[in-house]
Formats: sequence, C-alpha cells, structure tokens
Amino acid sequence: MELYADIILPVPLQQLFTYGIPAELVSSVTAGVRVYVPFGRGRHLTGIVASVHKNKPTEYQTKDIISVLDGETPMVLPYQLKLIEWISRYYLCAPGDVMKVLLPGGLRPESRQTAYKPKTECFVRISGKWEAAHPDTVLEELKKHPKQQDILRKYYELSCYNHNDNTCKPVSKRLLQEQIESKSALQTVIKNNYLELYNVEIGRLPQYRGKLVEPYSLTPVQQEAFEGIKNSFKDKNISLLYGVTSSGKTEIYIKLIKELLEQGKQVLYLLPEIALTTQIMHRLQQVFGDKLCIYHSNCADNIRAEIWQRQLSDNPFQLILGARSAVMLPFRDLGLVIVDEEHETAYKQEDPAPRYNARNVAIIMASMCGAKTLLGSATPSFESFANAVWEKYGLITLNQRYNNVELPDVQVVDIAEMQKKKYMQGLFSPQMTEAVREALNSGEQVILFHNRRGYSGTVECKECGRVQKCSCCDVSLTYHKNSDVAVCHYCGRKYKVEHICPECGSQNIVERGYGTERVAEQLKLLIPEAKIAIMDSDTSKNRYEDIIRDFQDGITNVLIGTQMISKGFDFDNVSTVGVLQADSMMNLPDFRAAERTYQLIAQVTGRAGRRQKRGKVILQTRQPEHEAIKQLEANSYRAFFNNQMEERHLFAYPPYSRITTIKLKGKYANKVEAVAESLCCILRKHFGEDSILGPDAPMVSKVNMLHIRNIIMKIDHKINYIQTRQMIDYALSCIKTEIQNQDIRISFDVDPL
DNA sequence: AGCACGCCGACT
DNA sequence: GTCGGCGTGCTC
Repeated sequence: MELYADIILPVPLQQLFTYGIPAELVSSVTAGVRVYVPFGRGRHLTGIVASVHKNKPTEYQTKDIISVLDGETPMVLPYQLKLIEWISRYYLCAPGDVMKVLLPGGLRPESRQTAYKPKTECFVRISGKWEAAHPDTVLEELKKHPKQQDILRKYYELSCYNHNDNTCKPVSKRLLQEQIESKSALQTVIKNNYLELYNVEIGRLPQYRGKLVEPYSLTPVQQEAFEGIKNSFKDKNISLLYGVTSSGKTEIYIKLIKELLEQGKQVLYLLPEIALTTQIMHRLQQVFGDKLCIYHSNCADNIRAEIWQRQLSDNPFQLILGARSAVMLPFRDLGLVIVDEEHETAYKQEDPAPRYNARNVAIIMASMCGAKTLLGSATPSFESFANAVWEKYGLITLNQRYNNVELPDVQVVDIAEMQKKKYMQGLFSPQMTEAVREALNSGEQVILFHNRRGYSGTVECKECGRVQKCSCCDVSLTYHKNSDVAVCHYCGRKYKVEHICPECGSQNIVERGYGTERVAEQLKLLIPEAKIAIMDSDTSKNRYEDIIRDFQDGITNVLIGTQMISKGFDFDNVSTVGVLQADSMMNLPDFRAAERTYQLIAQVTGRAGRRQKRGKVILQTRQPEHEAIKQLEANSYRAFFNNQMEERHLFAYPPYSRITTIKLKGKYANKVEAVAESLCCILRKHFGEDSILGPDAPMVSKVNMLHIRNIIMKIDHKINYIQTRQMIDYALSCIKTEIQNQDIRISFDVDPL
C-alpha cells in the first residue's frame, strides 16, 4: 500500500506538504524524523515529518522523499510536534516559520553536505589481548624495545591505571603524543596490538572547571516562599513569585532546582537576555557545574545542534539556562520551567515570524511535558499578576528584601516647579545634585538613569535659548537625527526644524542632546571630582564588561545609563539612584506606558541600597501626580496594579482583552486599503464594531515600496482564543481571492507588546 | 522565503 | 548578438 507523509518545511506557507514514501524508507519514516525532500525546481530542503498516512492527494502529483536523516530516534519529540502546531495556530504563522526557530540551523541542512557532524577525537587504550594483563607483564614483553616500553609506561601513568579494579581514565592520542619522543614508536606499538586507537565523539561544549559550592541556606522568609511555591504547585501548574528587588529570588530558584535535579527531573531556567545576566549565570554554574548548560541566541549553530542531540541522548543536561529560544529544546523528563523577569519584553520575538512570547510558550510546553511553571518578577506583567489575582496562577509574595534591608526611600522632585524657580541646572535639580554629592562624599556609588529612547536632543537657539515646542502640547520637541525632523513625544506631531530662530532671528540653532553624554557633561560641571562612566546602546558591546568591572572595583563611581542598567547588575556599594526624567516613557501613546514606566523605574530603584544601609532614590518628573509616580513613591505595586486595572477594564485593554494586530502589505495603497476594509467588515460582523479598530496607516506607512495598513483586534478575554482563530481563518478564506489578485501579504502579531 | 522563468536595456 | 536587471509565480 502506498504511504504518504505530511511534512513541515521551512517555508513561510500555511500548509504542510505531502510526499510519497518510497518502499525502502517506509520503516524509517515516522513522525518527528527529519527527511530530505525535493522542493520546487531543483531545490532541496530538510523537513520534519508531522504524520504518516495513506491518503493519496488528488489535487496534485506528489514527489518522493529522498532520504531520512535520523536513525533510530526522531530529532523532534512528539510533544514538540504538538508545540509547533500550537505556536503556528496561536500566533497565526506558518508551521515552517516555527520550525525555523525550533530546529537549530545545523540540524536542517539545505544540502546534504552541510549536515551537522559530531566532532570526534582519537583516543588510545590497551588492546583487547592485553587488557586484563598486569602492566608489569606488558612492560616485560617490551623489554627489548625501550621506546615502546616508555610509551606503554607513559600510557599507564596518564590513564591512572589501577590493576585491582581494572579502572583507567581515557587518554587521547594527542595527549600521549605530546608526552613521548617518538611518533613512529607509537605507530609500532599500535601495529603490534599493544595499544589500539578508537574514536570518541567529543563535545564542543565548554566544561565547567571551577569549583562547586553548596547553595546558601535560605532565610526564614525565603524558606517560607520556597514552601509556598511547592504548596501552590500541589493544585496549580503555574505560579507567580512576586518578590521585590533584592529579595533573593535566585537562591529560592536554586533550592527548587536542586530538589528537582535530585529527583532526576530536568529544569529549564529562562532569562530575558543571557548576555546581561552573567551574575546569575556564574552563580548557577557554581552550584550545578556540569549539570548546567547555557543556551543563548549567539551560540554557534553546531553548538546548538550538539546541545540538542545531547538533550535527546541518555545523558542530557539536567539544567538549561537559556534565552527565549531555549523553550524549543527537547526535554525528555522536564519537571519545572522557571521564567525569570517574567515581565520582560525581550521574551517576545518581534520581527520575523513566529512572533511568539517565550513566557507563554514556556507555559504551554511545560504543560505538554507535565511540568510546572514558575514565573518570577519584582514587577510582574499585568497579564501574569491578573492571572494570579484571578487564581489561575498560584501567587507567592516576597515583600522583604534579603537581610531585611529596607526598600529605598523614594523622593519625587517636580522638574516643572524647579524650573519655575530657576533651580534646574540642565537636568539636575538641587536635590539630585545634593544626593549625588552626599553619596560620593561617603564613598558610595551612584547610578543615574536616563531614558534616551534611541534619539535625543531638543532644537535650541544658542543665542536666546529658545527651544522649539509643540504647538498643541507645550512639550519640547525631540530632534530625530535620522529623518531630520522634530517630533513631539506627546502627540507624535512632526515639525520641520527651524533654522532661523523666530524669537531673535539668529541662525545659530543647535541640536542639544539630552542623551547620556550630555548628562555626564553637566554632572562633570556640577561635581568635578565625580568619576563618571556611561553605558548605553552607543557603547560598544565589548566594552560592557570593562565598564561594569571598573564600576564594581570603584574605579568609577557614577554610572550613567539607559534601559540596560536597569536590571541584572547588583552593585553592593550603590546607595543612590537618580532618575533624571521619568516622563518621556510615561507619555508614550501606548496603553502600557504607565505599566512600563513603573516596571522600569522600580527595577532601577532596586539597584539602590542593596547592603545594610537604606538606599535613596531621586525621581525627577514633570508630572508628580501621575499614578505611576505616586505609587513608585509609596512603593506600592499592588495599588498601582489595582488603579491601572480599572482603566484597562474601562477601555477593554489586556488583560481584559486579547489584542491581535493584522498587517496588510501591498504595492498599491488603494488596493491594500480596499482589502483591509473588507477584512475589517467581515471581522466587525462577528466580533462587533468596538472590537475591530482600523484599518489605519501606521506612522511609517510605506516600507520597501509596499504600502501598509494595520487592523487591531481587541477581543474580550473570556472568548476562547480557538474560536477567534477559527473566525480569522474564515475571514481570510473570504478575502482569499482578493488577496491573490491584488498580491497582498498579511501578517499577524498576536499579543503584541 | 527562495528560486526559476521571462521579458527588456547597455555592453564586449 | 548576450549578460543581467528584477517583476511574477509557484512550491506537495
């Protein structure tokens, strides 16, 4: 009987592809194996078999599978096939797009030659004939050949051979060669069957050589949280550990991991960005040594391939520490997934499909593996905290800092008022300057946070100091370097840069950057003895470590930076943190702006006073009455959450709804518009007027000669998402011919951030 | 997404 | 004459 296989191929098309299975491959083609197939004219691809069946397609002629790339074990586990399907359905993307992030490049060769080959090394051992013999006997045999005898003696030495229990360590040929005089004598020893060569697959993976330490014992408060998590896992599969900054969450994770590893279970520990969290990495390595493997996005392809295969082997890593793509690795016996800094936007993949959120995928894959998920954050996303409040997740609260250090004292400074009184010196209020000076005088360090949003600077007249402002918002415009326009951050209006000052007629107009460099400049004037370091996206990556080390060692004592200094780094000697302008973020036209501001500033704030002494935070803003600022001052995440949730409810924003944006691209604006309009119509009929917004032309409405229109779907969270997906499928089928005729491409972003 | 096919301009 | 530009269409 003819058999067929439905195959996932790495192409951005919705369907699977059906291939015939040649008779000689019937026994080896099973779900999850990789196969090599012809695709299109003269192209070959590696695909994953999703299923095997006997339904001969009637619409088209099938081609045959050329070969099977996997032996006994499929490269993709059954639950992973389900995961691919889930991701492609939930995130509305092609299975092939998911496959591209799932299988490391090294495991999906486009031609058979580039396939991943394990690295091997040549070892030597006593050949079978002499294996059981006492070393002295063997050496005696060779007494007439001193060179060969030396080699054998060296071998026994290197292998730490113990005749009593017949144990020895493997000795590589390379190592033995380095220690002996004559290469040809070694050849003879091998030829005469005293030693034999054998190849061993050796890892490319680095091995941990440091020493292992026992985990710290938990404080009573930590212990309580630890028990709380285990308790909550008794009846909930997902739990949220809400622990204020510096409450020692990592040690709790370590204790949990240790317990699971002792039960022989595997643990996946996800972090938003591996590169910036070396401290956690080193800590885990100290405790777990070689049981731990670090998997990040800039791992070379062959390393990723090797880790993958190791995870399929009988000796997998028990603990994987990884960034978002690590959720795609195969796990045979997963017990727990930890998603640290759960609120981080880095968990969401934005640009190429699949636009998945690794936090949510982690929850799904954990449940597929029968494992629990622990989300952790000092500033949980409202989605997760709402799920905890609604008792979908367990909630464990840790509101005491480690060693009982008090949370920092937050002092809010009204920039507008200070400006009125002419007290501002650039971006520094007297309070800010004073706090920095005080800290430095007592030998402590300072972190200054300045959110630059990638571009910066006002347009200012050097003669009279007039700053170009938005006519509607009374907000200074921000100079946008790339497009040479001045933009209002508040309302988004764009203005031409005034090259002649309307106030005094001067042509001496300058773009004055309020970026981190300028902050440093000003501080230098105010406090000349400050030793300043700057860290932002302009800083080259390889200088990060130097900057951090210098700061750690006290070579510098003021660190000025953007987003990137808000998390991960723990500096014991930092007593004071300054936020120069809390506003720029708060005023973004985004319903999450307040949430983000709170999260970011709470995280920066958490850098202050990690030792015994209570830290100090100076928070400068133009809107001291803003809810985020008020609750940051009061240090009340909960109050802030409750307040914002009312607003979210009122406007039906997440977590009370699920947002999906639909992006249509095409060559002709009117055609894109028309198709978008009819898609909107269909969707409105089913979801109601209020649920579908658009179509709108985005800020950048034309990219690569393609016109763009966006539709935003805002569907009540109580509506089952599967129904929503089915509805979208139906709507798409309605406009299918239109799309094809007008050559329009549609992409989706589910749960955008 | 790739890749081939196809139909027009500036070169040895 | 052809080499090569990228528009269009298809992939089991």
